Amino acid sequence: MADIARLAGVSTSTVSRALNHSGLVNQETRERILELASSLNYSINIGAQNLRLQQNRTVAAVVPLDKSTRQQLSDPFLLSMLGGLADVLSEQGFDILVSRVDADQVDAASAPFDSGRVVGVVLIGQGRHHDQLNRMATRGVPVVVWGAQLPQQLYTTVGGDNVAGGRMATEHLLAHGRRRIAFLGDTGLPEAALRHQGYVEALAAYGLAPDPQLQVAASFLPGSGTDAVHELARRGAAYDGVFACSDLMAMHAIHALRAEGRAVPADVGVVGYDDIELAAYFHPPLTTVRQPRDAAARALVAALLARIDGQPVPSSLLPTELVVRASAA
Amino acid sequence: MADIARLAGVSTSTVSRALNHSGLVNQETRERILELASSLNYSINIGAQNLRLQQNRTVAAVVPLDKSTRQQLSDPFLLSMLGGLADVLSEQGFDILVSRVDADQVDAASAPFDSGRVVGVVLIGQGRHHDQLNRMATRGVPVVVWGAQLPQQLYTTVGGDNVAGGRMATEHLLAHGRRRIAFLGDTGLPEAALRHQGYVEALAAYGLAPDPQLQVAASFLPGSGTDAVHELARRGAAYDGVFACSDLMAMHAIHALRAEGRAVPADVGVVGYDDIELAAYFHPPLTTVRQPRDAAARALVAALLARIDGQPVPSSLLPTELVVRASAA
DNA sequence: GTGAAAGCGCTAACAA
DNA sequence: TTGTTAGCGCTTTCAC
Repeated sequence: MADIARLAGVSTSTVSRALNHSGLVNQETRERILELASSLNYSINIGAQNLRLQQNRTVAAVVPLDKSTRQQLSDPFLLSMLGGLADVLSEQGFDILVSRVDADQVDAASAPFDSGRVVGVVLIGQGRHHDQLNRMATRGVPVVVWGAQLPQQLYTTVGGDNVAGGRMATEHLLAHGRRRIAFLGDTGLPEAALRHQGYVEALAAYGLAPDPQLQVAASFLPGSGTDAVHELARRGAAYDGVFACSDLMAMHAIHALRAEGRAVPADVGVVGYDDIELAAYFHPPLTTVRQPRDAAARALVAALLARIDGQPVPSSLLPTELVVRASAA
Repeated sequence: MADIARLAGVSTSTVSRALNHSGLVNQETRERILELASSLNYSINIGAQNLRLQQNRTVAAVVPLDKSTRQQLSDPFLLSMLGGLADVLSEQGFDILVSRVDADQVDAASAPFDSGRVVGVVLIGQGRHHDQLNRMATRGVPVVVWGAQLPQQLYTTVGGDNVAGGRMATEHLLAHGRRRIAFLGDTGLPEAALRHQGYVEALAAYGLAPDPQLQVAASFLPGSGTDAVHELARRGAAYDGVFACSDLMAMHAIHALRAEGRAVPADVGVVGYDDIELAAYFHPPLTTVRQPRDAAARALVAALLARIDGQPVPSSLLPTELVVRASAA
C-alpha cells in the first residue's frame, strides 16, 4: 500500500480510501490508484485490515473424525454438507476454514475461534459430544451443530426430523408386508436414537414390539453396513426388512445381503437414510429418507450468523421426506 | 494479552515470551502466566501474530465449480481428495481455507493469496484452465494443481498416470473379449484426453482403430453417465464394453444400461476410474482404475511447500492400478 | 529476567 | 479533497 501511495504521489490514507471506494477521493486520483493497484496485482492485506477493523469474515467448518480408527470423514452426505456450507458461506461473503478434530477432543474445535481466526464454528456432526459442545457454548463460542436437539442443550442445532424419518422408513417397510425389520444404527448417537424412536413408534402402530436381536449398533463408518449384516447372520436372526441409518450403510448392507444370496427387495426390503446422489443409481435404486441438505446448510449459516450477532437462536428441525424407489417395494 | 499482563503484574513482553515458551522467562512467572491464560481461555491472536511475524500457515484449497450448471462439486473422488488434503495439511500444521470459484474465473483462485490470507493454493481439478493457471504461476502465485502435465506448463501438477490408466482399463476389456468399447469422457479435459490416448494405444495393440461413434464427451458431472448411454443408443451404436472416466460416470452408465435391459457384465463390460469407496460395493462390484488419493494429497502438499519455499518443483506422475472386480469380467 | 518502544499493514478521527 | 497521527494485538530488539 505504501508502494502504491508513493507511485501515485499520495498518502496511504488516500490509497486506503480509494481502495475502499470511499466517496471522499478525487475521481481522477481514485482511478489512478485503482489502476496502479490492479496493474501491481495488489490486494488489501486482509489480516491487517481485520486487525485494524476488529472484524473477520471467516467461519470454521469442523468435522470430527474418529482418530481411533484413523477414519477419514467419508460419509458422502456429510461431505456434501460441507460443500453446501461452502456455497452458502461464499454467497454471504464468508471464507471457510476447514478443520478436522479428533472426535474425543471436540473442544479443540474452538481453537480457531479462540485465536481470532474465525467468528464462529459450524460443527458437522454432533456425535457424542453433547457435553463438550455445551461447554463451548458456555464459554461464549458461537457454535452451531448439524445434529439433533437434546435436553439441556446450550448450543444451537439444525437437524432433520429424525423421528419422522425413522417412522416413515419403517412404515414403508411395514406397508410392504415386512414384519421382521432390522435397525442398523448406533443409538448412542442422538440422531440414530431418534430414528430408532421413530422405528419403534411405527412398529407399535402395527402392534409390534422391537426385537433387540434385530438391532445392530452399526456406526457411520464405511463397512459398518457389511459388518451389521454379518452380525445378524451370526445371531441367526430372521428378518425381511432393514432400516439403515445412512445410505452408505444401506448400500453396504445390500452388498452383504447379496453375498449371502438374499435378494433385495425380494427377500429383504432395505430403506436407507440421507438420499445421497448415488442412491438413485444404485442397484436396486435405494428407497431412502431424504435430508434437506441445501436447506440445512442455509439454516446452519443463518443460525450461526444470528449467534454471532449475539441473538439466542432456537434449534431447528427440518422436514424429512421418504423417497420411494425400488429397494423396499 | 494486556489483560493477562495486568493480572500477572508483568508487561506484555513477558506474557508474549511466556506464551511462546521462550527460555528467558522466570520459571515461576511463566507458570503463573500460562495458568492465567488457560483459565481465561486465552489464545494468541493469530492474525496479529501473523502480521507481526510476517508469516502465515494457511493454504487455500480451491475447487472450480461450473456455474453455468450451478453444479456443486459432487464428484466423490475430488471431494475425498479435499479430505486427504485436509489431513495432510493439518499434520503439517497448516490450516486450510476452502473456496469455490467459477470454472470460468479460475483467476479468482489467487485472491486469497493476493490478499495475504494464504501462502499458497492447491487447485483440485485442472479442467480447461491451463492458460489461467499459467498466468497465475507467472505472477508468482505458488499454485499446485491436481491434474495432468501439459506442454508449456509453468505451474506444478500432480496427477495419476492417465495414459497407463486408460490403457489398462481398455486392455482389460479387450482381454475379456470386448471389441466394441465405448469411451465416456470429455477429451477437452487434459486428464480425459490422456486416458483416451491410453485407450487408443490399447486398441491399436489389438489391431483395432477407435470408432468415433463410440466416443461420448461425457462430463464429470453427475448424470453424464446416464446421458452418455442414451446418446450411444440414439446413435444406434453397437458396443460390448464401456470405459468411463470416473466411477460416478460408470455407475450411472450401468444404471442406464440396466434400464435398457442390458446386463453388466454379461452384455456390456464396464470399467470405471478412481476407485471411490463405493466402487467395491456397487452391483456389480466395479472394476476400475485406482488413483492413489493419499499419495496424491501428500505429493500435492509437498510440492506446494517446496514452491512456497521458492524451489522449482517438477510435476509428478503417480502410478495407477487396475482393480479387477466384477463389472467387466 | 524484565520492560519500553517500535513497527507489521491497515483505517479513521482529526486537522488542514 | 488530502495528510497526519494513533492504534488494532502482537513480537523483538535494545536497554536496564
